[in-house]
Amino acid sequence: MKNIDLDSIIPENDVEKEIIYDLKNGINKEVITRCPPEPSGYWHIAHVKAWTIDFETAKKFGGKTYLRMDDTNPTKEDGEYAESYLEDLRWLGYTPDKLIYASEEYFEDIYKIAEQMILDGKAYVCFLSAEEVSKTRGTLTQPGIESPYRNRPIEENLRLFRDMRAGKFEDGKATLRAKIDMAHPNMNMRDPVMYRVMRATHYRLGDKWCIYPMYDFAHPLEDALEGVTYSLCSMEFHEHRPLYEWFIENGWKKPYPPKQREFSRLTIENVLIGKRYLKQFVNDGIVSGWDDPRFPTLVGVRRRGYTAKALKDFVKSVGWGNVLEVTVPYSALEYYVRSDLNNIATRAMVVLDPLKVVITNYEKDGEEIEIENNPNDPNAGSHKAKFGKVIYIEKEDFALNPPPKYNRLVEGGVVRLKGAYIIKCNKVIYDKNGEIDHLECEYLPDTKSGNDTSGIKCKGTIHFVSEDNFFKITVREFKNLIKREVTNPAKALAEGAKVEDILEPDSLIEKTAYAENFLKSAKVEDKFQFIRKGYYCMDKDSTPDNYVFNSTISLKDGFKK
RNA sequence: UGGGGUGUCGCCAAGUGGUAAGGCACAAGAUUUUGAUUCUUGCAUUCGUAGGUUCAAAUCCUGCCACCCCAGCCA
Repeated sequence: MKNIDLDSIIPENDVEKEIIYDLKNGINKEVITRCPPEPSGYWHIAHVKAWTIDFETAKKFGGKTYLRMDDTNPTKEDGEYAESYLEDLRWLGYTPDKLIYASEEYFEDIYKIAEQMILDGKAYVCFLSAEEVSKTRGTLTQPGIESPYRNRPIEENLRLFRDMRAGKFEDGKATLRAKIDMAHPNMNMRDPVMYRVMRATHYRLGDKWCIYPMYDFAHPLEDALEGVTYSLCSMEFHEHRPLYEWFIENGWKKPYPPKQREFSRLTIENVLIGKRYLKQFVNDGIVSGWDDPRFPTLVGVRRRGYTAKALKDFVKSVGWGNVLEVTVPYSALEYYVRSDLNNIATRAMVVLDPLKVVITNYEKDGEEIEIENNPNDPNAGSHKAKFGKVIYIEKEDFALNPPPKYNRLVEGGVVRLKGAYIIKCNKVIYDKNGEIDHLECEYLPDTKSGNDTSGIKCKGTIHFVSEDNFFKITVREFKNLIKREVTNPAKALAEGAKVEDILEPDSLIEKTAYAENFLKSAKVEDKFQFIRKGYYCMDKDSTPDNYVFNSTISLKDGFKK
């Protein structure tokens, strides 16, 4: 443990207060946390809260964080998922001090502890079926009934447990149960199952074991075995804490036992999380894969252009919490995404919906102009763009019948072209169908950006690309996958809503846009602000002939019509 | 109706006997060659509720109300 001045630490929640107390009073010597994903799906944004709490809490106290794959159920787990966690973690910028596969590292030790507990008369082999166990557990208001196998002699239990391991029982025929109290008001304490017989091929161990420990038994002992001092988990495990402590007390029996402490689970309005549903969306082809940019998975939001910093700042802003689940509006997350991108995204001019403009009084071949890469970052430099006789502006930046306080271009009016000149619109040219074909404008020569001597004031500045300085790109605009009004999609589905009832119909719109040539230097995952429009991120689908950009998030729009 | 938890602004959230921080959202204004950013201002006479103790209560006591979690050989 690094030297940390405990008095200089400002605790931000009750657990940090407790840690300071523990450290000062020798109840614990250091802070070791563990991050225990079960490799049974892809991580999503709400999981970042757990990562962040595990790693940041340890960091704050100069401690360590171990990554432990909690792979005790071979029927649900897969190496693909384990790999993806590792990559997500790297991306987030957290480096575990140890990487452990619980299955490989601890199964043998845990098995031995189980045998010792049998010897101590704390566990017994039970032949009740799952259904019978359920029936005899009692109810919330009534005590359970003790298993007929509960008081079998110790030696026989040991022999039977060894038989379980040796594969002498069929799946589901025998369990090892903790001998606690069938009348306990906490249901978790009514002789919980410690081991079950389960013949399934483990993704790391193959068929080495045919019995697997339950989470409630394995987790506390894994924590203890590797020296974890604070085992931080979400609030639904609060009820399991007495059991966690019971297994530590009866299975571990050594100093500095780990402490389980809980935080609130995070959910975000309008976002569908829940492995089951996400899996279904992938399998049904509703999204292109786990990394679809509309998906709340980490690989998805990463591809969308969200940053690790934004995610971490967001979850930190929500706090530790003390209820089961805290729900925050999506805008709370968006704030941090915009905030980070505003600082790091390179500005570029891209016209998403082009309208041709001819500068009738411009006779030169064109000229260079300069665009700041990031006005909020003096070190970001600038890049060159061009102004010329034919340019394209955004259709919505010209209005025949402008709403009040419209600052952009109107017939007979002026606007500033970002980084170039002020232009005046003289004439609207229509095509055969009566649609606007293009605009005829004049530029005001003494208004060039940086050298404006005209004294002309114009309220609006719009972006543009010139004809000899643009290339076509593909832009993917996203809407939220789930309809706006469905704030709790998982609940809606659980209550019987159909997927199509909650799905936003046009959540992906692909279009062609005109981008300044500067964007040709972009690389996959590079983040840009398309000036006045929003933040975009280059997608991995890009090819040299077709650059693809994902819309990360729009800029805030303060214009009120 | 057993046990465990929680109730402070629309949403998060500090506060633990001395007179309600902060963030998001929202609103108004200023600056701006991005209607962005930035800045400034506003936004709970009141802390689920009813009583009580006290000079003083969101904080202590009592009753009540509401919501959430637990009966997997899931984690």
